[in-house]
Amino acid sequence: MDAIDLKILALLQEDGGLSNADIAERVGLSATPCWRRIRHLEETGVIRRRVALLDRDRLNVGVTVFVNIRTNQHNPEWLARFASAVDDIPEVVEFYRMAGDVDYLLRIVVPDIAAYDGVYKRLIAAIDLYDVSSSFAMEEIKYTTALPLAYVKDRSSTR
Amino acid sequence: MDAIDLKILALLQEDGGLSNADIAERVGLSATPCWRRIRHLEETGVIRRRVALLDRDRLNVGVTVFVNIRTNQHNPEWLARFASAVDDIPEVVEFYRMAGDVDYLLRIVVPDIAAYDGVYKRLIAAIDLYDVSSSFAMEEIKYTTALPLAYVKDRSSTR
DNA sequence: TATGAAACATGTCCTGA
DNA sequence: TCAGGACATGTTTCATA
Repeated sequence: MDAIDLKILALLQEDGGLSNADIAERVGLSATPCWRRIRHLEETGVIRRRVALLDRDRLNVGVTVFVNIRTNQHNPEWLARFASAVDDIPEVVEFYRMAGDVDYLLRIVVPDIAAYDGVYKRLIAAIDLYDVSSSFAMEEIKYTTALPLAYVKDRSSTR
Repeated sequence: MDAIDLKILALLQEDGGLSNADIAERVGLSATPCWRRIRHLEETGVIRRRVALLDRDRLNVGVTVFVNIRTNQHNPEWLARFASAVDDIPEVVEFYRMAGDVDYLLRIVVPDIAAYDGVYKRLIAAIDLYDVSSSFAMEEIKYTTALPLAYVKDRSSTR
């Protein structure tokens, strides 16, 4: 992964709609080698996938809720059931196992508080939770899917 | 926005690399009307953008940290400066103003705890914060950019 | 819905370090 | 041997009727 690959990644994580020709021009390559690099980045999994990002408000899910969960069940079977229940709830868009006093953190998107209550009930119906506390976001000030590229290790040799 | 639009959105937010021809076939349209619908969804902002999602581990930012921030400054100028400082820190990928006892919530991605300390220092150097508490994620169990489509209001008439 | 021009993707082959 | 470049072919995009 050299400087040109990084440039390609920077472009594509900002605008996945760029054509190969566009990218080639911007990174100073002709179409073929650029296309080969992109394909290589996809095949080796550096580029995980390409997606369209939709507008939360237009889809009527403008409200974000963070849910802190504590549990007294700390066995793998319970977690597997929990993970699978959460996976089936499309309103849950992020789900982390945490260090510290909170065990799990969920990010949920819904139209309003009433709808959040519906998700909450689905959640506690599916799985036994010890303590659940919800915080509402008033404003989304920044949201990006673009990762920082400053920490990438150079792998020019292992290509 | 009718059922076919929803189907198009569902496909594109899962796989933004699908060609128009692919989508047309899957939603049961011929190429031209399908293409017009996609363009309309882009022009009206329902599709905000297309991006490539990269692999956190491959880019050496496998560690996620949530940062809860409390402040004693509640004026718009301070928030504007805070927002702009955060915008300049690429490690901060999400940033919300919260209701409740925490004022702001950040999600940060870094390679390790040492790197997080660097980001933390940049943050407090840029802006005056009252109370900062960090929680580390041990495991990302679910992360999706796909929004739930179940709450979309039908706008067939207003097309 | 159909047609068609232009742009694009993507394979093969060739060149030079 | 490896990365870039030229070219050829099938596909896709997108305007028009």
